[in-house]
Amino acid sequence: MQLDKVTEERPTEAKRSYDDACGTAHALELIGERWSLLVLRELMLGPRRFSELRADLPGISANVLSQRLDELEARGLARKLRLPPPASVQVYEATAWGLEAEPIVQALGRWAARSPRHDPTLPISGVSILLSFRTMIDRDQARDLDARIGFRFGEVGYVARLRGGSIDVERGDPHGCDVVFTTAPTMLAAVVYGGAPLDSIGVEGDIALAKRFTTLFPLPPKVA
Amino acid sequence: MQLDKVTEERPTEAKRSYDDACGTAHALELIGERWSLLVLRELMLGPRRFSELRADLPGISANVLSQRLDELEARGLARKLRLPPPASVQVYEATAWGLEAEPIVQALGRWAARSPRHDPTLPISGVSILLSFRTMIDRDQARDLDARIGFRFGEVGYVARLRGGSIDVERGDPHGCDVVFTTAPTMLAAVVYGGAPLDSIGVEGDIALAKRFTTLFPLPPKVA
DNA sequence: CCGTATCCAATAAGATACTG
DNA sequence: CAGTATCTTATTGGATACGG
Repeated sequence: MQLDKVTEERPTEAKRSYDDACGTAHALELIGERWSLLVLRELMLGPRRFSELRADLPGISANVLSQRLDELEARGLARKLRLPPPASVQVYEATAWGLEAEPIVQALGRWAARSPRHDPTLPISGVSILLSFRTMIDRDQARDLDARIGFRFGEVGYVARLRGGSIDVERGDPHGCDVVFTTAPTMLAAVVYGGAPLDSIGVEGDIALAKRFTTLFPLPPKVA
Repeated sequence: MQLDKVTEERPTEAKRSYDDACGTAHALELIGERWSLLVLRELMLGPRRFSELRADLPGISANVLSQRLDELEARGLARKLRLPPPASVQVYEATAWGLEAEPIVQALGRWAARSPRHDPTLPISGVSILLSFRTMIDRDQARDLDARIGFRFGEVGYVARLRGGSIDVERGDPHGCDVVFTTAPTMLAAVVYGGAPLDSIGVEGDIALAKRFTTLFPLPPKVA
């Protein structure tokens, strides 16, 4: 009698709900699935292609990434778009509301930085480390700096504008910045957060500024 | 040849890792499983018993709650303790670091409040609504208030101290507060966030203050 | 090459019954 | 009450095959 395995199509998105009016619970229904928030994080500094996302989210499988992107789109946090010719490639872009999730990413990152079992030697994506700079910057120490810091992570470049104690980042050609770091993101993390020597990565431009920049991101004390 | 289904015991907690140095990813390894953060949320205003947690997390099953509590404990976010006699009951309490996750809960809640598909009529726990007050208070409108607001949610009481535009909450007997609300949390939410009339819930004390209190928590505009 | 779709094995979550 | 034990269902991940 257990025949007719009815395939039980959920009409729309009934899903597993927390059945809780609490905003936190609702947020978890929007971005609480495994990988969701990390996919959204990767969109925080501009549109990305499927293969870039896959490369920067080590361990995600193609079908899960595909599903997460569909969900983000259905929930209004991202959209799929095709760049105009001659590029004509498909990219995924965060919506304005999706970008507003950055404080969530920051709160999580700031909190977890105190974890005794955090392993900072694992690989890190370019977007992650740049967002971590926005999170961890010591505003008092940075307040009097006004500079443009460039990053070349393989093919992609970013320009960070440091001013008034905070940092804005966008994708772009770092040519002409006051300092340009050329490195894999994980090496840059080793320098900024792990105390590795500055000359283990590529630096052009104002070396004194580069040195100062790498000291602007103090880690909080560990819990245990 | 695929015999020997070795039962592959993971020695300790190898688990599914994101393999990512990003603090956000690590945070998700600590509190990213389903229910984890909501369990921690329920501990934010003081120790709770297993059955209270189960009652305030509608839909969680005993085995999952049990597992989540064990994980929170193993990760240093909560601890299990036995109250001294004559109570002698077992309760779960957040650690100091666990309590530091409140900004995460707030960032999620504030962000999700803009969601077009948020349903504020669902049930809500006492802890949730009190935390939402801490999140959503309009500091400018509240700055000149100094008052003690009491809440009776069934058996349990809370006292909120409103001062300097922010709110502190602790468990305790609301007797003697300037206002005391006696209601189910979900009804209180209907009044504060849903515009239901104040007289749909129990109010004792300074009624004008009560009215003013219920207007201190404006919701942000919806996204769509 | 850029994704999608499908299949399968491994885990996690949910429901329910049961024990000290 | 405070969980365990057991069973069922759902989700995830990995491999691979397919369509544009």
